[in-house]
Amino acid sequence: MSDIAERVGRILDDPENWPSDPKEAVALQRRMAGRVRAEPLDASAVRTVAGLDVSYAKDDSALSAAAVVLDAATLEVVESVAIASEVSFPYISGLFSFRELPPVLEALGRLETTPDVYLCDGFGLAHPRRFGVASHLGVLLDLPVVGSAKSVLYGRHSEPGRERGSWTPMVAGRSEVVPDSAALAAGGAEVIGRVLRTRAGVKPVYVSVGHRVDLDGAADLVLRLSPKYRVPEPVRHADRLCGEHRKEVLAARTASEE
DNA sequence: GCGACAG
DNA sequence: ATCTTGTCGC
Repeated sequence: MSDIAERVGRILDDPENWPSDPKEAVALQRRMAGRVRAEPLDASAVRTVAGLDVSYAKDDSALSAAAVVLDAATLEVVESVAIASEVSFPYISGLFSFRELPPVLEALGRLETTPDVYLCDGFGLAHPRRFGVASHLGVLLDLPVVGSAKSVLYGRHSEPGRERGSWTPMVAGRSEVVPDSAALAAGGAEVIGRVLRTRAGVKPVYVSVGHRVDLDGAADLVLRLSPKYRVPEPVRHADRLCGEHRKEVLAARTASEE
């Protein structure tokens, strides 16, 4: 059993980690948010990156989760796992991680290798209580995690330039007012993430610190991992894999029922 | 009260 | 997120 499998097992088995009531979940977020650390990540030490995602059934409670490990230099798939499970928490915006992390951790536990960095399809600090799924996973594992989301949950920002690599900051607060560059320079605003254009002329992605990386490092990594498509490669692979896996599980179940 | 709301 | 066919553009 790999090192990460043991840690994942302890996390999943501790009922303190998995409240069933949204009220308790919010309280847990408030307690754990203080443990998030934004710090430089040694990019030269990053050999492998894991992309994580979950695919849900429309009516059913069935779901599949995937973890795909890529070589950070070549972007080739090193290892991938997919597991089937069931929904254990409702989808509530802001409490997304309580729904998504149990199956994600199950998948991580089946990995032979221990990735150096993890990429979540969602936010880290760019969250109303600064504790999105990427921060939640990072604190539970105490490993580097980056958040890369496809739409905004919280915060305000202006639009980045249309060329690949251009970006604007995401600032805490409700999303009507565009952040003021003078206020940013004066350090008066809390920067919680970055709107990053990974493909020219295509809707940007929203990057934030999960845990044990800083925002520059997180954005550099996401851009490196998105040489061709909008969504970073590890997450693209995980998205495709868990979608296929869920359909295979459904097909197998349907076949055995007749 | 109103609007917003990751996947 | 999921359910879905064709269609516009490089």
